Amino acid sequence: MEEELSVWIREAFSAAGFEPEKLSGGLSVVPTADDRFGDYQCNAAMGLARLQKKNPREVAQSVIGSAKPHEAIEKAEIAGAGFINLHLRADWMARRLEAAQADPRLGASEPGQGRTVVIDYSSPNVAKPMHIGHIRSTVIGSALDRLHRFLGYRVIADNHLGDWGTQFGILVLGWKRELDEQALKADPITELERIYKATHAACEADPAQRELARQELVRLQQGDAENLTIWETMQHLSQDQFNEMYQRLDVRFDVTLGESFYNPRLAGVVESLVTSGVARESLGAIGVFSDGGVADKDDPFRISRNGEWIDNPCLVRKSDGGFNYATTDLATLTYRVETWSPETILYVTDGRQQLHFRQIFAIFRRWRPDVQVRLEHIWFGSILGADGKPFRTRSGETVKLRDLLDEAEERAFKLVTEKSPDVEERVRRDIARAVGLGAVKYADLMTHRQSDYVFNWDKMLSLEGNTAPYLQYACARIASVQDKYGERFPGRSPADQPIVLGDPMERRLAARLLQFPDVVLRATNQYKPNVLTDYLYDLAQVYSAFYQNVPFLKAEDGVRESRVRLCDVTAKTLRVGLGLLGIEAPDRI
RNA sequence: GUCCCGGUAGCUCAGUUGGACAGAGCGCUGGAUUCCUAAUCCGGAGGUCGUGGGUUCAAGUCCCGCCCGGGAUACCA
Repeated sequence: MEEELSVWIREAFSAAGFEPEKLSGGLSVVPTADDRFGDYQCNAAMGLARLQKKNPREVAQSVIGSAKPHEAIEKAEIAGAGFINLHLRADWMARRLEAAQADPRLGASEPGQGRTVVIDYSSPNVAKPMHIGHIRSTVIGSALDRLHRFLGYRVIADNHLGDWGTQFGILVLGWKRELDEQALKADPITELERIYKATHAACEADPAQRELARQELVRLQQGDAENLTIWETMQHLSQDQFNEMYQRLDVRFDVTLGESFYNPRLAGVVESLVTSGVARESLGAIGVFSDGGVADKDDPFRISRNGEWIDNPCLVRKSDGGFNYATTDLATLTYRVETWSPETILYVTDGRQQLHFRQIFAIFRRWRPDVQVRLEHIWFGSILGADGKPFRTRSGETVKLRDLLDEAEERAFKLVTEKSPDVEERVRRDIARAVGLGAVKYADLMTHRQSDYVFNWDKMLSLEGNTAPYLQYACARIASVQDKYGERFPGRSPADQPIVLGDPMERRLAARLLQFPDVVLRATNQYKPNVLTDYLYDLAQVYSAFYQNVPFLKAEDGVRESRVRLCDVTAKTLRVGLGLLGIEAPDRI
């Protein structure tokens, strides 16, 4: 819609003798800030008038005068300092909505066709419980995954597990020494966590213990059969846990290539970096230093200490010969480029890794200048408790993901039971699952990605305000309308009647509905799920006002069908939109 | 010290290439329910957009200084 109108008005500018391409940032049409300004507006006449030293309103006037008629536009008018306001024709909007109703994609195009994007998200650690720290990466990554897929992209969702590294020396040592088979059977991850903590503490206290752990690690890395078997067992036990969490969250990956997968490639990466002159030896380690290409303050390999700019290298091999995460990330990046030839790779991690990824991306550019790939660090803020500090349990522990999801469902179940005590328990459980998990996901997606946000059960589960339950409630009400229509008018189908936008409430709802494809595009291109949540919330509010103030089942023939169709398009839009965020909308709530 | 984020209504937060009197929710306050789920809707009050300059026809948005908070800052990831 926006693009269609933008193309149209660009032609009008050209026809009027202006050069819209001269405008920095291009020329486009955006939805109006206020309904009384029409449906879409173009602000370019003012910018262009300034460039060409002309009167903005006159520019706007001549653009309107030169514009070809457009089937969607009822009128274009000049307002204020030189805004061009576009009013859409109600009957055109109605036809568009009818088409959207019949289209599972609601009129959205597929600009991602033929394009590949790799998305790296979730990435939990083996042998540890998934915790609240994993939720943002998982939920945001999954939403970006769904958005891209919806727009036709070929998506490679890659779960880059933390399945290798020094912690496995400790784990193997602990496994051999104090594994409780019974406990492992009952709750494997808790037992793995226990032996890790106990052994880690022993190593901290005693250098001899530390040496034992180191030896176990070396044996593992050398392919010792026993240690490898233990390691593999831990992988499987962990994967069971991950699968359980992902199933509950309805998250899927195309590949799960953990750090261990890249282990055989690390030495080659370092060697290549050194021979190509990108990396060099320093203090026994090997690292990448600044190439002086940019100013110190913009250089990820430079840092100021006490007023003096010094090197801040990215190490790719430690002085003890071991590799670190930068090495793994470079090997991973290379593998992804070679395997899938993606146009873009997205890394969905927390904001603390910004410097790390700036370095990794800079190294890759220097190392592989021939490779064309867009690299984006999609970082996010922290989840805080009411005290403004990282969210923890009352006893100060990290909140485990399983406990969090359990509590979400339990709280939702209480709410559902309170509101609908007559519904049978099995159904209430199903509703509670959708509402509880939806609330948690939505709370995570609704805030701007990069903001920290305060975790608040009551707020996210509230039926008031910008929450998943509010949107789910709107869907459930529509489902109820549709049921009632079927009961009272058996044998009739609303789709046999045209949509008519007579009432201002109807028109307002229709205008919002038609924005859906543009919103999905914007949310995807900006990697900002909250663009979509804001839209869905606004849509639900507009619908609720419509629902409250306009009768449909009691309306006269024809009008009734048209309104039920509007309800239907709204429900589809909300459901598809929520679906893109990984949130279910039950028929009753 | 330096870099990155943030500072918008009492609280929690949106604010799309700079655009029309700065928006929403909660809270506060006044209304609406013989009717499609009131888990809702309609109205009202409430803001020097941290601060001081600058650029512009137009600045919450761009530039510079300063204040406050969080994060990052070679052998963890």
